[in-house]
Amino acid sequence: MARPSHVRDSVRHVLEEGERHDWSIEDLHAAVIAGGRAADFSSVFRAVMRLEGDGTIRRVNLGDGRLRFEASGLHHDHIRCESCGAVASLPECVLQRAESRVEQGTGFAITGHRLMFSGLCPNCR
Amino acid sequence: MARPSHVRDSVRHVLEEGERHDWSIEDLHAAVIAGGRAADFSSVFRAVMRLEGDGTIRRVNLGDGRLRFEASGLHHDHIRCESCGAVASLPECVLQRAESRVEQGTGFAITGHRLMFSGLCPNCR
DNA sequence: CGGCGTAATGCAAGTCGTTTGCAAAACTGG
DNA sequence: CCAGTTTTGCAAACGACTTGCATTACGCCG
Repeated sequence: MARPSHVRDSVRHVLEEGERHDWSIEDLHAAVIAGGRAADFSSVFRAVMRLEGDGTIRRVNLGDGRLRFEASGLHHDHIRCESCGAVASLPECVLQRAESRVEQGTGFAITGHRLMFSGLCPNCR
Repeated sequence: MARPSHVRDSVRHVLEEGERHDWSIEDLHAAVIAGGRAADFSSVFRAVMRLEGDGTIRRVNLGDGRLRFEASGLHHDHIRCESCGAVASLPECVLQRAESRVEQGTGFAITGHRLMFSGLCPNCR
């Protein structure tokens, strides 16, 4: 019997607003609290785990050893500015072609990928 | 006045042998010890940090939150079997074309990337 | 409306891998 | 052989993530 969970709702809400693709659990926790609702870090953690299980949100790998998430939806990869940390997203198509080539070359059946470019954003370069 | 460092040498040696692309520090520590030489975990840790700074070895992002390394040399990305954990490497060319397209599309100056495919290896599929 | 059973939460403590501080040991060049 | 580094080991600190447990809050059923 699913019961209302304001923590989970808040987290989902935060994730689904805006354009960020690099929410850490701590960020989410802060955002929820900034939104006026009390919540313990562990509750946010559990909410995130659950939403990830649901498929509502997705884990993003920034390569810093830290769990980061974004709302699900269209899949795309990211590029992050080494200087200011800005994260932008890329259209998926970058790897479309590559996957089949990799499958043929390696014999693996590909189920997914994580791609992260690093560079300098227009402002920082 | 660089002085001999058997720990660093052992670590480098382990990394440069064989084909592994996913050495965790713990793995390296174990390998060094298995090779018959005593070494503390922290010494291995420092050796790894230093070799990475040197550019002798490179950090590999497997997406499990864990530091992993491989010997430098030709750059290539990896594909990992979700079932047995086997890691194979890919020829760099997969992204060659993509980078310039991304640069044009985003305005970023690309300096690097981390790409990790996941899938099922020929044995497990 | 008054229990019941289960889900959600907060708090505190635990884990795990990574880092550091510090003093002892090992070299190297002079 | 001495002074001045480097390297090591050991133990403790850390940061981020996880869990255990008791409490609270609902939703449902009678």
